[in-house]
Amino acid sequence: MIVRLGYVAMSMRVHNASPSKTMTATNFAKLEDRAAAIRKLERIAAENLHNTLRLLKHNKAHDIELYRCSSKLIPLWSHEMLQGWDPLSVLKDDFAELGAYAKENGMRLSFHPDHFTVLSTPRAEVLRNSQQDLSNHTAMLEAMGLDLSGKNNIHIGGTYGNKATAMKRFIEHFMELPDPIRLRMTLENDDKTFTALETLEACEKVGAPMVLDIHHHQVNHNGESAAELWPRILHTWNGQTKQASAEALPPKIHVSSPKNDKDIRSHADFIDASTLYDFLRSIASYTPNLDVMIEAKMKDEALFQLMEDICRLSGVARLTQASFEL
DNA sequence: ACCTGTCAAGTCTGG
DNA sequence: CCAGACTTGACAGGT
Repeated sequence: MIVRLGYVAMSMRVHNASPSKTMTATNFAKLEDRAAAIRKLERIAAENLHNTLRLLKHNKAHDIELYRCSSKLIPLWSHEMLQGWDPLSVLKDDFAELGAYAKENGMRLSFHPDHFTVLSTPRAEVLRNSQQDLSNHTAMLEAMGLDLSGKNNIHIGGTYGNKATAMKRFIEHFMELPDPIRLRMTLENDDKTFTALETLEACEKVGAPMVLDIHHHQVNHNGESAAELWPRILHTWNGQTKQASAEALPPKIHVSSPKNDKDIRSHADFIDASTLYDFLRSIASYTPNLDVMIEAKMKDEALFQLMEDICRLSGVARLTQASFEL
């Protein structure tokens, strides 16, 4: 099995390279000249994109081919105050440059719209905002020129006291999404509400690949092991591959480690390599490729540390600075 | 230069 | 029914 490691949004090594600079809504509202305020938002967005490109170059230098873009690239986009604003018309060259660089270097990019995007919601307005947010994220992937392997990952959402009806709503809302949005979706198990098994069942119903988060699974399951679910999870990626693109899309998992014994849901600075290694070994024989997204506070620093730890612990064949074979 | 409270957005819990 | 917690990086305003 070939394993590639990646990280989320920002680097601990590349300084002053935030891809998530922003402006608060109150601050935007305070500015008298609306046109100038919008130009300022566009400048911030362009800076975020420029920093994302710097990060991709850093990634290339370290053989990192997996990266999740910040969901805050364009500040206040879809805020009601900014109705009618079309930031992509101004930023399309910047997005195209990013996408071209990623493609040239075999990089896999994704987004993870944050927890305000909830398709299981019973509230019409929340649903509308969620659809808008997914539409915006899809537009950014398209502006980068990425094929359908460029994904938006979300959770199932809240349960509202009744998991069954919440799931039913989720599935209805999901299937109503326009194809260009729906075909870019992946679904991830949650640490509090929908378990890996429940998320997997949703994925099978709607035909979306499942991103397994092994930390979330650890703190939210009903006795089933991640390893026993894996064959079915793997299958959700095979189905999608047939549907979406001729090129095989490796399955992706998320890893993080509990901060401490008292606070097991929070993310630690680094990754516990042996827990991950045990899981990888259990699925390696029938999983040719795997992408592992590291969700640790120390970001890329945790990636480098994990690579060291895994090599020392197991003697896997190190392929590059951010990939190995076992 | 550094510290603290606040921030567009949602949902859950506890009072 | 409402306030506060949850969680995150970064702004904004203070010292």
